[in-house]
Order: sequence, then C-alpha cells, then structure tokens
Amino acid sequence: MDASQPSLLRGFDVSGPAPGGPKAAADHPIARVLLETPVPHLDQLYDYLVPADLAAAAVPGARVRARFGGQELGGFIVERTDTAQPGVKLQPLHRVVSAEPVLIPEVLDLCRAVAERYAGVVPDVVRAAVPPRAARVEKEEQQPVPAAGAGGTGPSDSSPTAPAPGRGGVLSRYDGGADFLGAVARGETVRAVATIAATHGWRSGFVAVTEAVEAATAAGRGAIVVVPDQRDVERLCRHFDEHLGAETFARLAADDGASERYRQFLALSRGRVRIAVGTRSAAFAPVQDPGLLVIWEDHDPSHAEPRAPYQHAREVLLLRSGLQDAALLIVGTSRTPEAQRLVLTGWATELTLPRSELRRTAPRVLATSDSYQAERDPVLHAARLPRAAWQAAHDGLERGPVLVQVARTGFIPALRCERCREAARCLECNGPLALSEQGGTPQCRWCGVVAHGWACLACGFQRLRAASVGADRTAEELGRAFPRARVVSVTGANPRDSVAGAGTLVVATPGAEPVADGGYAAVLLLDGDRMLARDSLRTAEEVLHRWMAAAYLGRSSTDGGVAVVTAADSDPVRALVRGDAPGYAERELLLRRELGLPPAVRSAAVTGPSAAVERFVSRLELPESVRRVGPVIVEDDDAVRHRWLLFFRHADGPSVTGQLRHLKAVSSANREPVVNVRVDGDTQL
DNA sequence: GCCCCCTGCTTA
DNA sequence: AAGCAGGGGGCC
Repeated sequence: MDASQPSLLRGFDVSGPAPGGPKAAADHPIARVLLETPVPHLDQLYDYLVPADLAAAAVPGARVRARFGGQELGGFIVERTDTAQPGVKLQPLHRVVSAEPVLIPEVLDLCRAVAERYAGVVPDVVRAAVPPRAARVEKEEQQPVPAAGAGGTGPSDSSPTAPAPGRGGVLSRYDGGADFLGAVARGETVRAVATIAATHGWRSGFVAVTEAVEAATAAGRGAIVVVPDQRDVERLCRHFDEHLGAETFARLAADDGASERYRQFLALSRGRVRIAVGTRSAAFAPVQDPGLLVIWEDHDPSHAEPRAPYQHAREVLLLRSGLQDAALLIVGTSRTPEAQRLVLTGWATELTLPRSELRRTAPRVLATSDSYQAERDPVLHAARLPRAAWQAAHDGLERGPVLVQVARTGFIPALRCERCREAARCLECNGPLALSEQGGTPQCRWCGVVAHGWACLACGFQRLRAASVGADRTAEELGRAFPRARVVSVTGANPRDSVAGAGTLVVATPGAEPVADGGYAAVLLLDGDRMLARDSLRTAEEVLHRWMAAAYLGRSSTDGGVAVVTAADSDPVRALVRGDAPGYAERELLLRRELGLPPAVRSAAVTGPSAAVERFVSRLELPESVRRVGPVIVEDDDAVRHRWLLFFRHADGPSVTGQLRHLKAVSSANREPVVNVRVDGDTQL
C-alpha cells in the first residue's frame, strides 16, 4: 500500500508486514518502547512502527508486545514520536495488549531513578511497579472501590473504635508535629521522622498516619502509605475504613489476588481514588500528584524487595519525594539508623515526644539479667523466668492481661530428651547439645563432640527432640508456673488480634503480640540474651524494636503498667529502660560512622564465580575513597563463589552505582558469567 | 535473553 | 560442494 514503508522495514524479513501490509499511523508513527527483559545491556528504549490500526490504542503507558531479535517480548510504550533513531530498521508493533496507560511517566521516572540507585535494570523495577494485567477487570463498570473488606478477612476485629489517645490528635503532641501537619496541608515538601512512643502500640501510630494523610488531602493532593506486610495492610485499611471512609483509598497487596490487586491499581491510575495503602510495591503506586509519602515501620525487612535490584521501599519513597515534591513521613515504633541519618544530615526533621509526655504514657521498665539458670525453683527454671519477672507477671495477672514475649522457635537451638524433656547434655563435658544448621547428628556446643549413641542422663531414653522453646512450649511451662492463669499462645501461625481480661497470660512471638483492651498490666520480655547473641549489624536494632513494640502494648506507668526485660545490661537494654529509641539510633549511627559501616556509608556486594568477580572488581574505576573488602568465599550449593564488598560515601553513590551498572552491561554483552550486584543490602552484613 | 549467521573445519 | 559445531553480534 504505502510505498514509503517497505524501505523502513527489513527488506526480506517475512515476519514483517506482508507486501502491501498495514500502513503506519498517520500521527506520531513511532513508539518508543521499554521492553521487559532482564538483560543489562538491553536496558534502553527501542523504536517500533505503529501500524495505523493500533494507532489509537498505542498510548504512552500502554502494555504492548513486540518482536525483538528472535522472540516476542512484552513492554510498555514510553512515548509516541515522529522520528526514530537513525540507522534503525523498524519493526511494527505486534500488538497493543491494552490501551490502559498503566506505566505513567512519573512512575517510569521513579523506576529509572531506582534502577540507577541500585545498579539494576529499569524493567526489573517496572515489574515491581506495575502489577500483571487482569483483562476482565479493565472492562468492569467503574464502581466505587470495594477496598478493604473485599479480602474476606473477616469481621474478627470488632475493634472498639480505636482508642484515639488524647484530644488534638497524636502527631501534634510531638514537638514539630503540628508544624509538619500544617506544611503538608499547605502542600509543601517537608520530611519528618516520627518514632511513636506511646501505649496502645501501633494504634497510636495509625492515628498519626491518618492525620498526615488527611493533611495531604486537605492540600488537594494524594497520599501513599507503605506498610511491611499483609497483616499491617489489613489493620491500617480497617483503620482507614473507619476514619477516612472505605471508598477513599485503594489497597495494594499481592495477597489479595491478581484481579483485586489490578482493580485497586486501576482505581488509582484512573484517578478515582488518590490514596494508596499497600506493601512495598505500593511505593510505585500511580497516585496522581502525591503530596505525602509514608513508610510505616521502616526497619522491617519486608520493605526490601527480595528480587533484583533489591530496592528498599524507604529509599524508593525518598527518591519519589524528591521527584514529585511530595512530603515524606517515616513513622513507626522504632528508629532505624537510616532514618536517623536523615535527621542528622538535616534532610528530615525529627518529631519528638517531650520527656514529660513520654513518662506519662510509657510503662515502667525493669531490667533483670537473664539468670534463670541460677534460680533454684525448677518451675521457674523450666519457664526461663527470673524471679523479678515472675513477680511482675504474678501481680499483673490480678489487674489485667499479661504479655510474655519469647524468641521465635529456632532461636534457641537446644535439644531435649524426647520422653522426659530433660535438656540434652554432652556426655563428655555436660555442655548443651544442638543440631547444626542442616540438622543431622547433634553436637556439643561447647566441646564440639558429636553425640553418637546419646542416652538421656535422667531416664536413659535414646531419642532427642528439638526443644522448640517457642511460644507453644513456653506457654506450657508458664501454665505450670501460673496454674490459675488462662494461658494463650499466639504466634504467626496461630494469630490473634486482641485479648482482654485479668488472669489471661499471653505468650507471643515478636510481631504477633495481640493488643490488649486497656493495655497489658505487665509485659515480660524473655530470651533477650539469646536474641542479642545473633551476629548481624541489625541484631541489636531489631531486638530493641521488638522490645519496644511489645512494651508499649502495656499500660502506662501511671496506670501501673510494668515491663520486665530479662537480659544482661547492654546498650539496647538501657535504651529500652529510658524509652529512647532515637537516642539509641543516634549512638548506633555515630558508631557506624567511626567504623565506616552502613548506613553511614553505602555498600555494594559483588558476588559470583571467583574469576568473574575478580575481573569485574578489577575493572571498576572507583573514586579513591571507596573501601574494598574481600574477597570472601561464599558457598551455595557446591559452587564456590567470591564476594567483594564495596563501601562508599553517599556523595559518591551515583558514580559508584553508575559504574557498577555500566560494567554489568558490558560484561553481559560480552557473555561473561553473571555476577550478582546488591547495593545497600543487609543480608551479607 | 534468543536467533542468526559467520567462521572454520569436516567429508566427498 | 555441502554439512555441522561453536561463538559472537545484533536485536528497534
């Protein structure tokens, strides 16, 4: 038909348009397309010819399929233009999957910024940002968003309309809080870190989040709230249902199912609602003109994407805040060194609860060393209870429910006799037996002797069981220590939202603690020393958070609330006693600065086959100030891999990650073995 | 990533 | 001259 077309096409490629095939679109006949390929050196835009019959559907942001090399790939139209890259033989777009603009320009820009920051490829980020399509959903009538209740999560929480503590709201009781809310309401780009120290646990935090979201709405702008997991999504949505209205926000969570997720996504991209609540990928939600970005509990590891390029929701929101002039609020019951760094550099302001207010709302905290082994009472010994803790629980049960937080199963690698449950001891040295990581034969943790042919010293039985000293086991032991209490065991596998009443003893693992109506009379925090014994940069920070989160479910000291932590004196213990998570984060950050460790500096881990990694690292042209550490040998499934760690200043971030990205593209183009690059990841530290 | 095509070597 | 394996470049 159009004589000018064939010359643009590959002359003899039969897969192209048949002779006299489709004409190109009259207007903007070229589509620039982002292809869904994880290959680093293909991370760029490609031009395609838009056939006339696809012209109307081929809008920017639309999902398409196009021929690329020998295969057909999915992708997104980034823009329509009149001119193509010179010297390129254009292929026609094969199909416009849907005219729905799902990748909006602001989100694409964000994906690019994230890819740069994490030395990854844009399509990998886009995959997290745009949920898979559910064709049917696009055709549905535009109904009010059926948001929260839809998941059938049950009416279980007949939550007594949130105990909104204090008139005048939560945030305004924090120094700087009222100013922050005012600025958000005026649509200004303010950034703040708020560490909620208050009884009623997360509910106070949700009130604070709601206040901030309402301020953004008042400014005529949208808002995004990112929470760590499905359970928080449900809780917060319930809260929003009551305080903002069920039809005012979209809920983005993978667990709601593909159709529902896409339905909620469309409600945002089509502008029907402008508030999004969801898990980490909600940081990319297509909210129109977001004026406020919130991350709840930014310490939670679920905020980090487990797939390349391993972006963290907090950093995504930080980038988005800059790109879209949106206010940012980092809020939760703990303070990460990352958040503290933003405060210290002046990038964010800190919203602090005045000491007097803190004393009024916090429980009294006692620390007792974890010395139950020295106790003579066998019952307390079995339940791992120092006497002071027992006393607090005993008194507390008279006045209300009592919470006992225990380490998760698996934290305590002890073994017991299967029959009499006596702790299994090494026959040589009396040390504790434990299974190694992979299981197998038990070994003494003191002398290392392998316990072949073990027999119980007490009863002679020859079989061991893992002393899963988790919540269930502890509940059993505590039942004996408190014969008159009603003992309830709550874990991730056996969840429960709330409890009430004196005489109830709740044994829970960290994060699973139910809320008590009116607060717990006493909170016991057990297994502290064991939890602190793990070796990772984040251990103390995590443990302090777990303690804080549980302690603040207790009543305030003025109401007789008490929390007892059983651990040897240490920085996190002192921080808990003082109720000073920000102070702890600050000391921790200053220490990291001295040691040259994240988050005072940024990091990148380069892992892969030894030769490839060595070559990769040696080719990097890095600023002087970059510290290289390695190689360390890591083994996964019989493959020996090397890992180098790079530590670099924040100011050098763009040049270092740019270099890493460039080199990945080069080595991928050269077909060299794949090296894994992980920027600012935790797992190896 | 996958396809294609080039190269170089084989056998006749 | 045809056949086949191996590897590198291009893909819009």
